[in-house]
This record gives sequence, C-alpha cells and structure tokens, in this order.
Amino acid sequence: MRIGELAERTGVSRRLLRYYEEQRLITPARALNSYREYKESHVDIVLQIKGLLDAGLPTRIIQQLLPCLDKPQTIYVPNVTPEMIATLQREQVRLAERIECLTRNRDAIADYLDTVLSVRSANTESMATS
Amino acid sequence: MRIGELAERTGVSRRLLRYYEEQRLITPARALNSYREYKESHVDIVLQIKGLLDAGLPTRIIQQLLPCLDKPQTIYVPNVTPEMIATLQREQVRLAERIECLTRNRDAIADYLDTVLSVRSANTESMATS
DNA sequence: TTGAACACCCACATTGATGTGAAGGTCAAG
DNA sequence: CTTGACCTTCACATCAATGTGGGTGTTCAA
Repeated sequence: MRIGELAERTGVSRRLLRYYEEQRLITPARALNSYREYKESHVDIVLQIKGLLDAGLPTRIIQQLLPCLDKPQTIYVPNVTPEMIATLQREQVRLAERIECLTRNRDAIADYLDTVLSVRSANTESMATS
Repeated sequence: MRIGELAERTGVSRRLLRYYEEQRLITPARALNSYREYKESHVDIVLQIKGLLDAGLPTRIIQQLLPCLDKPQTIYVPNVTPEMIATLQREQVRLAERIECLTRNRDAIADYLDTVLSVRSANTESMATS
C-alpha cells in the first residue's frame, strides 16, 4: 500500500511516516515511480512505534527495540552482540520504571476518583433526604 | 531548602525546577531576598513530576494530575468540577493505554532476551563438548 | 488531454523540554 | 572589603517530534 493509505489506517500523518523512515524505524520498498510501498505488516509496526513514542521513548531507542518486537522472532539466533543484549536489558529496566510510575499514578487517580465520587453521591443523597 | 539542594537531591537541574514553576507544577515560597524556598515535600513532588514527564506526559496534563496525587488527600471534598472529573477519567484511560503498551513491549523484550540467552548458552555448551 | 488526487523532496516553522550563559543581587567566610 | 558560592531574571540555543507548504512528477478517470 502507499503512504496515504497507511497514514489513514494508522492515524499517523504522511509527514511522520517519512520521518520514521528517516529515523530508520521502517524501510518501505520503492515502486518504479519511487513511491513508497508498504506491506500489510507495517500497519502494526507503525502503531507500535506510535505507542512507544507516545509513551516517551525516543526514536533512537525504539529503533533498537523494534527488531525484537515482531511476532515471528526471525532474528533471535544470528549475531546478537553483547552490547545489544546489554542495551535491551537496560531499556527493559527503564520500561519497568516507567510502568511502575504510571501504574502508581493511575491507581492514585482511581483512589481519588473513588473518594470524590463516593462523597459526591453521599452529598446527593443527603440533599435528597433533606 | 533552596533550589541548589533540591536540584541535587532530585537530580533535576535548577533550570528545570524553575521551568516546572513557570508551568505551575510547583510553587515554592520566596525568602526575603527573593530566593526560592522549597519544603521537604517538594522532593517527592519533583520526583513525581520527573517520572511523569519521563513517561511522556506533558506538563499541561501533569498539572491537572498533581492535585490528586499527594498522600493526605486534602482536596477531595471541595469544589471538584465535573469537567475536572471528566478530565481525570480521560487521563486515567490514557495512562492505562500507555501502561498496556509499555507492558506489552517489556514482555516482548523479556521473551526475546530469554530466547536469545537460552540459545546462546546452548551454543556455549555444544562448543564446550565439541 | 486535462484536472484532481496522490506522490515525491525540500525547507522552514513550531512546540515542549532542556542547556547555557550573561549581568547582576545576597551572603558568609577570610 | 573582597572573594566565592550561591541566588535572581532574561534571553538565546538546541533537540526531537511534528506541522505546513511550495514546486514538481505520476496516476487515473472524466
């Protein structure tokens, strides 16, 4: 598919799709007319990228993560450098930290909303009975 | 405490502490000489801010979350507008999405590392026995 | 065959989070 | 009283992610 369709299906602008390519996150084939030709699988990959960017990861890191994120893990055996492994382990830790932080805050918000909403409904009741 | 100490204790630069203030995330008192005066509690708050920023939340949103994130929930009862509640609920959803995305990827990395490391150790063994 | 819709590339603009440095005020210790 | 280590404000710089638009080529359908 071409860039327009991919943009539409992922909600990611054409501009950004080209940017991702420039950052070596995706590498679409080129048609004879030099149009980019995306594969079906790029839809998921782009959504993946979008999610990670949205979660605060820079393209530099995402680029390193992507190779190990596709379902049929094609690339496990060949030359995985120790530095690559170390990088992944480091990023794994940082992901865990992020997750923990976000979870903590999500829970805090939940607590807060629970409290507010319960107080609020109590107030409504007392007003109804007064 | 003054800005230098807070910077040191949180690992957040003075520049950024001033920036957070400009964005209304923190509001330190001022000494007679116009020096900023931070309270002990600001250490945790700043760490909180740092974590959320790092997780991809913009200051605009963090500003809205902060009021409901301090432990002794002082502000639950008074005028919580319905819009505020709606905002929080929306952000809660977005946090959950981020968490899910990050968790998925952390797990994928874990799987990948497991695979790579096990293959790798198998190779080592076979080489040892050859 | 022309016009609309899409693609290309390029370049400049913006926004948010940061760094850096200048010009100056405060204060404690030598 | 000066020096050094703080602090102040202000302004300009940078970097990454993203928007916008111009100028041009391609495709397709009327």
